[in-house]
Amino acid sequence: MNLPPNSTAFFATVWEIVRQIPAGVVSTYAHIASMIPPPTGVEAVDYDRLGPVWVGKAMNAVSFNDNPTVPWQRVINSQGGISLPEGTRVAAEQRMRLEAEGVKFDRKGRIDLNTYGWDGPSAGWLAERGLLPPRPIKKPPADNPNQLKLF
DNA sequence: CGTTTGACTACGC
DNA sequence: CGCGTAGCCAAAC
Repeated sequence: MNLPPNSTAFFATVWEIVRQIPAGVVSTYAHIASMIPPPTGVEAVDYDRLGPVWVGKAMNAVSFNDNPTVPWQRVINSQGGISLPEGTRVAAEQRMRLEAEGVKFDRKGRIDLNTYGWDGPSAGWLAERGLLPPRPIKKPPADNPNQLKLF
């Protein structure tokens, strides 16, 4: 895939964010990407598509390094599933690591983001680094019958 | 040196 | 709700 301009810096930012994810919760490629401003020269509309792919690239670079300081297993796709090819050794390891942290998978191998989704670092942590508030990882609550209807 | 191949997501059926 | 596809292009083969 296309690599971001200055991919070294981009990857370093991704890793720094991923290191903030606590055990027992998960984030997604798009969620991480939404916290990083589009690199200079990249249109926002293009970044929406490319950012998540670049985050995946950053995760790929981690596993080869076997870097224990980056909890790569806590980054999954927007559907709540593991994006590594099914049946591969590394995909099984990701699921095993997450289950060891208490994350539950449903029958289809998906994680409920409304239960295990990470909300992101504090606003202060992000602001100190010039990063953006994440787009919410959790789906908006379904229409609540008890909710007060204004109309 | 041409082809294939991706740690993705939004969108249309 | 599930499945297929476009967009994108550096690397691996």
